[in-house]
Amino acid sequence: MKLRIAPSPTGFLHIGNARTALFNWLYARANNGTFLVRIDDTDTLRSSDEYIKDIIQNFKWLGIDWDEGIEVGGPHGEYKQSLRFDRYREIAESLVAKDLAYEDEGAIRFKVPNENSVTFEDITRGSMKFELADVEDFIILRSDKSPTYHLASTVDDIDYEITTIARGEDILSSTPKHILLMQALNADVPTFCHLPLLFGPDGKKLSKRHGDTSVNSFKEKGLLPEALFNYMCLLGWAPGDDLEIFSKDFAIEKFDLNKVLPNPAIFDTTKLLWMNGQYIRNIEKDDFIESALLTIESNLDRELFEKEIYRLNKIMPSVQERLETLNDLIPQVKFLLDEPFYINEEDWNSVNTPEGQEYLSSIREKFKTLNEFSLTNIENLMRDELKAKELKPKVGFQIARVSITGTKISPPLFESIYALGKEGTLARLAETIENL
RNA sequence: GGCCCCGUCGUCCAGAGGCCUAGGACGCUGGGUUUUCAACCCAGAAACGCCGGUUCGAAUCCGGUCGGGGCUGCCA
Repeated sequence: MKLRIAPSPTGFLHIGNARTALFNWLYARANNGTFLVRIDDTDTLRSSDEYIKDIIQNFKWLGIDWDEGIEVGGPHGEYKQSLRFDRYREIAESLVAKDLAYEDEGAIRFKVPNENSVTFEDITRGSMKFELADVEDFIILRSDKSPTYHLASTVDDIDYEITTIARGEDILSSTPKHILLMQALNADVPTFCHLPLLFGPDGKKLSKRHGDTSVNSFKEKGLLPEALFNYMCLLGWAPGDDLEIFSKDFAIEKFDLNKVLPNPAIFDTTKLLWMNGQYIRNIEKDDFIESALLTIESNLDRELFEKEIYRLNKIMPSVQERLETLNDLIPQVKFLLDEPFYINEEDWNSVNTPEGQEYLSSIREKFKTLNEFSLTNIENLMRDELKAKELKPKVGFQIARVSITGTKISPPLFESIYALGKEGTLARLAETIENL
């Protein structure tokens, strides 16, 4: 069994293509088959090396690898259609010679018989039948001698011995043309599978009009490749038992093209975001810290200082529990960075009370003489002082939170103070008290 | 217009004639926990597009209808 994905490098890899690649990959891996990636760049004007690079890079990022094709090589050259124009031209001319195609204003059209019909079994759609009277003679070689998609794709699928073609439903109506070509070339017709399309929230084919749907954009939003992989699996397929979060190996073990739904799925990022949060929480603590620090550095566009890393390390376990994407990090940990510090005025006004101010002053004094600035000591000190002043937790803790983190929304208070350290905490308290 | 595909909660999926007073997840609403925000726990609202037929029995099979979508390029 041999499957393929044949992206056209006319744009960055988008989520629809990634999902088609994923299903092909899963099916190949599930059946010990071969997975091939080739580049369908017959549209030389719109194709670019930048896009080829992007496609390769993002397949890898998602954990999709291939056994044959672009970059990894194989018995058929470089797996780029732009390098095989001679081959396609030769085929087109041979078809003309056999009277199966003819010239038309410089281009070559395939001669479609007016009678009969083409039938085939589609894995997701069952028996398909197209009347040939509805199929026009289609161009296989343009007047500039470059091949059209129909020719190049079909010739490649034959030459590379593809056994199962799983592609988007948008090409379903072109399939009779491809089968006709294969028969004209005396090739075996592979098994077809037309996967449901991915729609945008408006119920139309996912495209640029739905905003940036490139895999890149999700990477930049701080999504984990594992989460995106998992989420894409669920668009048109489920492994059973209502299981939704699962590993790559589990997906491979359970995957079957026969079980893919025929109806289109709307790509809605809400659940993807939730799933990403689940994955973030499941990362090993140390691995999380490592990627968190990298993300912060890239968002800050600078390297972190030793002291910052020291502080961040302390807060990370708490932060890991409250992230949806890696990009949500900065607002949570900003108060620990050597960056300009501001107190949100609105937040401050909503927590500022005379009792609260007194509380701030007294914990400041107590902190000054606290020898071991440990988490438990901090908590005990702050709770004791609350009791001594007979204040509700909210009154004392919220004003302390705003004073120290700058906002009402932050990681847990004691952890935040502990992470900031004694000096930092005293400085923040001093600053707010003096500005009262 | 023509050809084709599709139709279960707002969304993703379960359901392959009786297990369905239709299940899970996200989201939403209410509650619990709580110093904030999350996380977590509990509860709730929420769907078989419609009409016929087959059958003792249909979300499941058939027909029609309506609705949505795709293709209809010397793009793929």
